[in-house]
Amino acid sequence: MPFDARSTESSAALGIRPRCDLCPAASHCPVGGASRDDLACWNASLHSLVPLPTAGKMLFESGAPARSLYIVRAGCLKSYTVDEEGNERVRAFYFPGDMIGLDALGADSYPSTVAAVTASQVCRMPLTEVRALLARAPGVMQNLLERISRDLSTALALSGDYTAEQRVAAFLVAMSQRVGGAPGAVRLPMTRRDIASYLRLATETVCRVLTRFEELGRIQSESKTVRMLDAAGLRTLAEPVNLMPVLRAA
Amino acid sequence: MPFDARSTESSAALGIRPRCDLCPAASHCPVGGASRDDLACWNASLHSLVPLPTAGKMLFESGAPARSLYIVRAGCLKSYTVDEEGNERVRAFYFPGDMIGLDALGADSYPSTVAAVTASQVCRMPLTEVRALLARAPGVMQNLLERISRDLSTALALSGDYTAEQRVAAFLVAMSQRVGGAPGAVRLPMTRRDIASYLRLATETVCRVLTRFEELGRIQSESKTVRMLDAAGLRTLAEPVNLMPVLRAA
DNA sequence: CGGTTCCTTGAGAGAACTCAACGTCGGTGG
DNA sequence: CCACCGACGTTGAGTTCTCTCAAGGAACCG
Repeated sequence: MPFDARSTESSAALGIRPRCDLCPAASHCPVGGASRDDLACWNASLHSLVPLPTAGKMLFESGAPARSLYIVRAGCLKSYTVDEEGNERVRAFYFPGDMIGLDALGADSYPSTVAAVTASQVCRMPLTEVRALLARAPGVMQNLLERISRDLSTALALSGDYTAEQRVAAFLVAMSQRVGGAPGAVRLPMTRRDIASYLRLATETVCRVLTRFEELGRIQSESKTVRMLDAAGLRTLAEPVNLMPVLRAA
Repeated sequence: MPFDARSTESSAALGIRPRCDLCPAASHCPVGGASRDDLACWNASLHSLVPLPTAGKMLFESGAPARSLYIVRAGCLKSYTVDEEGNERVRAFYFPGDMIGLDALGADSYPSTVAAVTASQVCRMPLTEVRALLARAPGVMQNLLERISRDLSTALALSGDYTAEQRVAAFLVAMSQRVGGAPGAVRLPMTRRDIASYLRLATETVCRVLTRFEELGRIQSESKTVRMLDAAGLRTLAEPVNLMPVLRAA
């Protein structure tokens, strides 16, 4: 049963316009880097705050009419498609500041399903307003284009024929840049299965590689948290993959 | 060097403003679907016609400052990156009507090198004018976004872990939709090596798959031309890949 | 007609997958 | 509070697909 964002808007914290100047994700958010005028535009266009209180909750389903663009405010989400055999294919992970639905800008329905990996909050902006905003605020458009370009680069990076070790190393490096927790430690909120699906590997292969990394003293794995003991070595391994180009603070 | 009647036009027309209403690629070109006003905008912005008279000729190199967007008028081009070992990785093929440089819209330098696969002609439009045009003509912007979205989908499609047969079948199907020559026949202007690089396979694997397809009566291969004897079967094989979504006439 | 480059086929090797079993974790209800 | 259940994580054994290495033939061009 598709989860309708609007249906929850009436409850509790919602209905309240999100205030960008109070957002916990401001440092990553496109709004953060916007000029004063652009910021005003964004703020006026942000329609509502959508809560996804539990893991697995869907934001929208593949094929649904594309009506909104979302920005992650807190939590972690994934987009995926499901083939006829029921296999999930994870296409992307989203973290605070990331935009969801960019690939629907040129289409009229979402090409993939998006669901929460952990409890999350996202800001919603109707596509009609996005389009209007693009015409008014060139800075916003530039930001959007940069984000799409980056998504494209990431997709191309993953399409390369790299070894399992290179892929996993690249993933760890990218995640540590993206959600850096304690120095040298990464928290991976998603399951091994999701990671494997994203990297186009078998779950077992991801496990084995992590084990091997640990045996070699490159990492120290403890369920969902990974300490990177040899960050330089991992970076060297990951280098050719070039997954998720360095994100700049807009 | 195979080239058509247009070659005369090219040598004569160098430096002449291209006339979109006379373009051989009009049916695929974004300009073709544009409104009368948008068309006027495009026409005014198109800066020059660039001829790439021989295969291998470079349009621009990876890392060069991104200054222009190009539209293919005739021929076939490829974009690729070169890793530190000197291996080429083909990222895309371009045919008449395709836009080159969309992934540079959000960057300041081209992320890949683009070179002619066969003798080609491309229309050039300075990025400064593109950006100005985007603000003026919403229809053009929508068209651009659609194209970027499609590129993204294609990249994501290729990143899946499909078998060699699925990849090759998907490629044949996509190419037949894209450059449909005689009914049921596809002309593949690029080398096997380029195809393999694009599909992330070894050259030999592409050859073997084509041979197997021929043994099974699915195709009839004759150097660069492939007759598709069992288009339905190929489509079924290719289906999960979903390479290059159906292109719509704008 | 000699020299590349491209295409094709064969044989062997290796990386990742599948199948299978077992340990672990977190939630739920008795 | 603890026992149970299901999902997740880890490890092992065998298989398979694709790659690498090698060589011969075909096409193209100077």
